[in-house]
Amino acid sequence: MSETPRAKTFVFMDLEATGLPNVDPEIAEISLFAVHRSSLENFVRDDKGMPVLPRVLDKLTLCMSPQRPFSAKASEITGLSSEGLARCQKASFDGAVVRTLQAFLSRQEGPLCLVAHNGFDYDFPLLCTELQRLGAHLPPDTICLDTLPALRGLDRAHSHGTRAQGRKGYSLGSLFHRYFQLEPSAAHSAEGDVYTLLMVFLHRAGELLAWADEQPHHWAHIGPMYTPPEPLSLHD
DNA sequence: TGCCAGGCCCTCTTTAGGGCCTT
Repeated sequence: MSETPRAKTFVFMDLEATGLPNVDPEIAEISLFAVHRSSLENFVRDDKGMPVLPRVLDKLTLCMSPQRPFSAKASEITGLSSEGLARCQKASFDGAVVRTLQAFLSRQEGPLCLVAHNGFDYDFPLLCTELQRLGAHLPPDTICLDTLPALRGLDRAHSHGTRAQGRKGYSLGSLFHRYFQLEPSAAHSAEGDVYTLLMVFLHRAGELLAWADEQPHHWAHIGPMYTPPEPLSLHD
């Protein structure tokens, strides 16, 4: 019997931020789709084979103004900019964001499993950094699933003994195209990418649920991407 | 001037190199 209870709600997430880890990025947009395990176990497909989005789905998407500038590339691909966010009077990733996030998560049956693509190397450490800066925490029994190594691992196990034909792409867009022969819509909006992630997950739902159950990664073991700079002193 | 992620995976590998993946 596993010591870790199976997650009851899967929270699919994506972050848009000011850049890649080499610039110590800050979050500019976060999107979460919370889906109960029962919906993932019992989803249906339409007549074209596309998974039908679960009818019962909680969504949260928030934009916020980072305190440091966007890299040119990040601004280009996300369509977000410091000026645009400031014009809309968006506050930074602050206590209000944390309380909203915690309230959203508290509505879901736990334990929770956060799901992100390349989450171990990007989304989870970056979210951890922002939460740590504010002294905030997620529920202690939260686990997390990174669909990038999970899908690579599943495919490797599937093709064991046979030579895989060529090197497959495992970007979120590549997976969506491979599974559905379609281009993902609204790439690099946080909500668009979470939708793409959820569709990719549903296509392999049985295997990915088993993966999450059999090798849970605890949120408590996620470390920050970097140490945030000290808050500005009142004395300059 | 030079600094400017990092863990994983594949292969023309293992005494290594290079590309992927996230913005």
